Order: sequence, then structure tokens, then C-alpha cells
Amino acid sequence: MSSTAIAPPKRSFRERMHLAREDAIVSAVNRLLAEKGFDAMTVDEVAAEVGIAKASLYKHFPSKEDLAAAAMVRVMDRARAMLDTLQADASARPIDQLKATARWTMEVQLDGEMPSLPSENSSLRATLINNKAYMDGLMDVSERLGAWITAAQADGSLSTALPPIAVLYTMYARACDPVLGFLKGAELYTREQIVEMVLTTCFDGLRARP
Amino acid sequence: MSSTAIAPPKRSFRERMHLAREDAIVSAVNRLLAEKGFDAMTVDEVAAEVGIAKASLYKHFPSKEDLAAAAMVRVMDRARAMLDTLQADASARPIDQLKATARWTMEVQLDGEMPSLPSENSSLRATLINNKAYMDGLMDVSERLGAWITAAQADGSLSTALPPIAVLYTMYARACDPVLGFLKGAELYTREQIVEMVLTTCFDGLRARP
DNA sequence: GTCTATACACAGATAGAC
DNA sequence: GTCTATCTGTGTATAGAC
Repeated sequence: MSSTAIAPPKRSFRERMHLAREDAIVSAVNRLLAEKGFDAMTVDEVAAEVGIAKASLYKHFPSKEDLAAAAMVRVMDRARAMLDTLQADASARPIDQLKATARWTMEVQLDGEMPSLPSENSSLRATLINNKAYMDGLMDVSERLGAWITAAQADGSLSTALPPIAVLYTMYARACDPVLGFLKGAELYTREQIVEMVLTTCFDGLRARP
Repeated sequence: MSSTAIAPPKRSFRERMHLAREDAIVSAVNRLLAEKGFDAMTVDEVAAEVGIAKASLYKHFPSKEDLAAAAMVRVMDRARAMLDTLQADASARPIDQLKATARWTMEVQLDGEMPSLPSENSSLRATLINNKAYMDGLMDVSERLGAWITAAQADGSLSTALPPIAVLYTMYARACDPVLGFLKGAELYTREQIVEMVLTTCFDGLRARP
């Protein structure tokens, strides 16, 4: 957990209460973003779920966009903590690290904890880009995945037909792959089967392997 | 074009004008749905783009949801026409038919003509499910793709690790794959390169092939 | 069927008392 | 910082004249 390793020392009671409240807010936002997406989520719902008045929310976060950004920062921190534990196993092959990462994102999504944001909303984009914590986290994750991607291409386990950036984008896209939701809604397969199928689709492709 | 082959004969001048107007409306809706998605699209924008008053729009379509449904019916008709021409070549292998279909959906998306709807909006879902033209088109497309999928699995070209329904869902999901938009925004590759990369990712997978 | 004008609802954000 | 009450903008949908 390198991101939280620089442990902040003492905090006053009020400070801890404040942070706990904000944590509850971000949890509610995260859940609602995963369930309905940014546009369909309303600030009233967030306030109702947390159990405080809407005006109080705005004392903590200046806008709906900043609420979403806080949720994104948190998933990014969760992702970095997950990458930390993966990197602890130095003997693992890069391709398996990538696969484990993809599996993790799919499980987060199936747990209803993967916030989904529209890629076109400009005010939201602006807020995210101006959020240093989010951008730093995104850069960190991208660099770590990028290192695995180039290493996996070098050792011959990852296709060299694709530039690393295309692989990276594909990893991000699969973190919100709607196929998971489709298969979950079909109620034909277990959660483990669904993850396995989508992982296979992603890494082995639709075409038969010899 | 089997869907339009049962040609209705004469139409009065007023009828033709009416249909042309509705076609212009659906074109505008289709473009705006592709550009901003259902939630961000406003009926005012549609009216402005068509060049008529908003109230006139509501004489043609009773709700925003029905506007989106009309656009979906049209892409479904376009897809069926494309499938017709593909099926005309009886010598083609099923796996290549599937690949050609995926390529077509990606090109439609890159042309900014692939409407994107939220999968969670319930009022929109209800409208779509109650729209016979849409549901018939969806069923037709699904059955035709399903036939190719089972055939391709039978001849050994498509992976048998995945149930046909998972392959079908994957095809639908890739029709709106955000990776296309990511790569287009990166401005590093040509349109043809982007299509080729995403097609490769989909059919060959990220892992290297021997 | 097309228009202008407007009703209606709802969501983001704020005022001001405590 | 929390609350109730309110402002303000915007978006869907409609009324009613022509």
C-alpha cells in the first residue's frame, strides 16, 4: 500500500469524524455511480443514502462533478493497492499480472463497485483533469500497466501486433465491459464462469486457438 | 435488402413529404445519439438540427424515447441490409462473416453513426421492448449471427470455450467499444489501423499466438 | 402540421437560521 | 457543519392560434 504508507500521525476527534463522513459520502457516490451512471445519479439520492441534507453535501464537495471525481480517486487508490500486492510477487510473469489485473476490475464491476462515467461529458472531464489526485493515480496505474505490457511483449507472451497504448486502452475499456452485465442479467452462469468467459474473450480472443 | 423488399407501391405527395421529414428527424437523432448519447441529447437540439419547431417533432414522435427507438430501428435495418449482402456470398466461411460484421459495426461507429443508449434507463428500455419493429430487427440479427456462431464453432474456427450467447453479447458490446474512440482521440493511427487493431484484439485476443 | 408561448417537473446549487 | 426552504436553470411535453 505505497499510496497510504506515508502515514499521517494524530488526528483530532472532529477531524476523524469529518473524514468518516466524507468516506460515507464517497461510498454512496461510488455505489450509485456503479448502479446508474453519472447522468442518472442525483445529488438528492446521494444525500438520502448518506442520511444528511443536500446542503451539507455541498459543504464537503463543491459540485456533483467533484463528488464523482472523489469516487474515481478512491477506485484508483484501490487499484494501486491491488497492484502493490501483485507486484509483491516478483516471480509472476507479466502476462499473468495483466490477467490478474483484468480479473480484479471485472470482479469490482460484478460487485457493483465500478463507477461508470460518460466519456463525453465535458464539465466532468474538466473536473477530472484538474484533479491532481485523480490524474496522479491514473498516471501511476498507466505506467505500471505499461511496464507489464512491454515486458510481456518482450518475453513473447503478449501479442506484438498491438502497440502498448492499444493494449492499455483495451484494459481500461474491459474494466467497464457491458458484457459482464449482459451475462449477469441472463442468469445462466455463475459469477466465476462469467469472469472466466470474459477473461478468455479478452486474452485468447474469439477465434479458436490451435 | 429483404426488409424493404416488400415495396409499398404509390404514395401521395403529402405522404412522401411526411416520410422525408421523418427521415430527416431520424437522421438528426441518430447523429446526436452517436455524438452525445441519449441522456445528453436534448429534444431542442434535434428540433434545431432538423430546422423545425419542437412541438412539430412531437407530432411525429410522442416522446424522446420514441425518437431514440426510431433511430435504433434504422440502424437495425442498416445492419440487416449489410447481413443480406454478406449472406449473398455463400462460399464465405462463417468466421469471416462474423469478422466482416464486426468490422462494419466499427466503421459505423467511427463514422459517428452508431447511436449509444444507456443500458440502465428503464423508461427507454420499456419503449424499446414495446417497439415491435425494433424487437423484430434485433431478433433477426441475433438469429443470423447465432447461426454463423454455431457454424463457426462446428467447423473449428471459433473458440468452443465460449457459449454462443457469450459470443453474441461480445459482438454487440464491441459495436460500441470505447477503445475506438480512445484511439481516434489519440490521433496516432489511421482509421484503417484502428479498425484492424480492435478487430485483432477481439478475434485474436491480447495473448500472443504461436 | 407548423408555429409561439407556456406549463410542469426536476435537479443542481445556495441563503440564512441555528 | 447541519438543517429547511428556496432560487435558478433547463428539459420534456403541451396548449392553442393559424
